[in-house]
Amino acid sequence: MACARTSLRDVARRAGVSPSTVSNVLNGRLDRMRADTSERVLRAMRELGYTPNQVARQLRTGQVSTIGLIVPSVANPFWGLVARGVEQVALERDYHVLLCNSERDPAREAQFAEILLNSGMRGLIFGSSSLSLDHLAKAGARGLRVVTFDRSLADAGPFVAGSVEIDNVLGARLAVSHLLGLGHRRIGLLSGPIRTISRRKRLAGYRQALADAGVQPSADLVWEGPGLTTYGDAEGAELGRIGAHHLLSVPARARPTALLTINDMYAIGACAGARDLGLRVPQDISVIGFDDLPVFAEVVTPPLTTVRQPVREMMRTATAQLLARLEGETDGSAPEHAVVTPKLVIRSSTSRPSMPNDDRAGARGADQPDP
Amino acid sequence: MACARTSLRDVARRAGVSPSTVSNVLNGRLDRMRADTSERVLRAMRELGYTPNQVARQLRTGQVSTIGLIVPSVANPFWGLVARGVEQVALERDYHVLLCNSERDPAREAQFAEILLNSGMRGLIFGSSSLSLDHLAKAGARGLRVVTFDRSLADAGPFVAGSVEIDNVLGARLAVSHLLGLGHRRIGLLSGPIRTISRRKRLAGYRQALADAGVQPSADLVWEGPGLTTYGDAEGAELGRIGAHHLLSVPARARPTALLTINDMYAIGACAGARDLGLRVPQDISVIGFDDLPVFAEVVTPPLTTVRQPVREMMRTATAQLLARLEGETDGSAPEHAVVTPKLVIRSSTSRPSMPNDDRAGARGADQPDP
DNA sequence: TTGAAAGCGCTAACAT
DNA sequence: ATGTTAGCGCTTTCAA
Repeated sequence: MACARTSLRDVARRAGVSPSTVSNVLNGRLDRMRADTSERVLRAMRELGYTPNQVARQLRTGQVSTIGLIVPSVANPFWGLVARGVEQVALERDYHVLLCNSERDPAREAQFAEILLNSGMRGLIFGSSSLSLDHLAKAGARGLRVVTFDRSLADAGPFVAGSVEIDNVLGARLAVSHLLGLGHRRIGLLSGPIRTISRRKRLAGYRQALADAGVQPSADLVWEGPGLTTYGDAEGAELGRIGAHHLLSVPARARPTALLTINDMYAIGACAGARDLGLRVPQDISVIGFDDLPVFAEVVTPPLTTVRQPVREMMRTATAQLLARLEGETDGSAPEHAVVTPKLVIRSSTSRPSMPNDDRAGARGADQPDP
Repeated sequence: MACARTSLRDVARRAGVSPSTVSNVLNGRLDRMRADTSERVLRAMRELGYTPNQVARQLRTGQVSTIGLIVPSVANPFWGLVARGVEQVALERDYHVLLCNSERDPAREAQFAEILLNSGMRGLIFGSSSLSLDHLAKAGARGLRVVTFDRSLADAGPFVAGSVEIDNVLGARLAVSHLLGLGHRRIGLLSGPIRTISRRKRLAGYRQALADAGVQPSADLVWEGPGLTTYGDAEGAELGRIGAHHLLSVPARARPTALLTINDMYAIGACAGARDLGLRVPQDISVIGFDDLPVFAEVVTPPLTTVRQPVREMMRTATAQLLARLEGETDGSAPEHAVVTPKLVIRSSTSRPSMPNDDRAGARGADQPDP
């Protein structure tokens, strides 16, 4: 139970030098002393099992080597992956990551930002793509630097140090084009609350692709789930299931033959929902996800056709941007904005519709009988 | 870009009082002053937008209200859930959580422990159930308190403040008994490296259940996957798939009719592996998981029969134990050891074997033709 | 090449 | 009821 930490002074005493010399050793300024001096100090440190007190160092220097990461929901493996990506880069550069799970609550996000600041941290990676960044502005004014995710720099405050975004519009277009190419015409969109920038963009991409193909959009084919309860995004799959029930429990003639879901969790849920109704994926209904959750998307039944987000690379970039700013490497320069291009990964949850459902698609074959 | 933090002295000056008075206000010792004094101080704080510097406070008090959480792999949603459980309780009590992703590397775990200590933290929740705790002993000797997971108190050092464990032996027995009850006799076990206490216990439970039923164990039916590569536990599903290939690519007579997997990720992978071989779950092969990952286990095809771990409750308990110890509420008392009872959740990935495969099971019906 | 001294922002005896 | 003072462990001028 002993807690008597050995301090820098103890080391100094033992090595017969002054505290400042020990400090110099600690900070690698070995050129300022004779070799045998630093050796003596090093030995004293070893003998005493000395490790510097970071808190004291932080107080003195005002620098903390921890960054914050706010994610909307740790329960969604996507954000677990994000956390890992961030942590990896951070660790390489001797930073640590304080994980903040906001459950998409702006009040909590603002509070986290204050806490980070008060704990000496200077940087934050903000995983939510909440419509506005206003709730972080106060912390921003106090010096917090933030790198955003899935958000353009257009509305960025001066505190935004960078941004990483996937082209969500393109991603959705890719997905819908694929479905159109297979012959689908009644294509649904299944989502939770469309209250984030990324979701809005995916919706926009969905609409654009439809419009470009001259397909009449129908509000009945878009299902926007309700806000979250206590379980956050893990409910994605549950909402997907519920949404599928809504969208698919209609007469076959009006039923969509394909569904684009807002992410893979929803896609998995949607597949379950379709099965609940006796519909087979992809024979009776095609489902396409978004994210390409490693392993899951591949291993689920059927393996998911989905739009890949290269999470690792994205978070690598985001973290690098933040650390660069914190260490002044990019001082004064405009914030970077990295846009990555999504890629469609075709697996087995999509196929041609069993019955062409559009006047213009009469020529296509019907592989499967209508159930 | 301004960063001139207002300090306690500024507030004191503005309120026309001494720093100690401000400190007293900050720490709720309002009884030590007249009401109007505290009011003046409070107003000054508000006007200045003052927020206390936690780093300074930490240096002075030696108390940091952050705890560490070491998990083997953030990429497995199970650990995301754990993180959330811990964070929830921590937040309620004004603590924060520093997430440390060890990828099961003991060196990294030891390093994390040192870092926590050097950053003033005093407590750690240790999610790995690595065979030994030795690598944490040094940090323990320096005052770090740790609450362990899936580990009895038997080998616990004096630094262990508590422990939460699910009865893993029972969990595996429950699973195997269920399979035996359905008429299975060739029951396989599918796992990654059995190098953790929890996995060893599940293996033991599997063996016990078999032995109790008088079923001859066979080493050929236990598949222990290789160590991890870069992707950590997310590979669970991949390993599960590979393992299923190994265990099931044998003549039908020797093939297991049921598989217990070490966790749900493996189960999902095993289902995929079975399908790769043209085997249907559960008609041709029953699969049973462990964890009952919320949503996933339910939404996957087929919905997983699995052993439930009540993660939320377990982490709630673990966190409470740790905070109690850190705040001296339980000083001197023996560490608590909470053992929770697993529960079998029967869904659709298990059924009676299509062909009884044991002399003693001749009476059972064969629902399905042999493929 | 090394040391002395001041101080980061806060807290807690100990005065008054 | 309030103020004075002396640090927590470190870094950093500045001086020797």
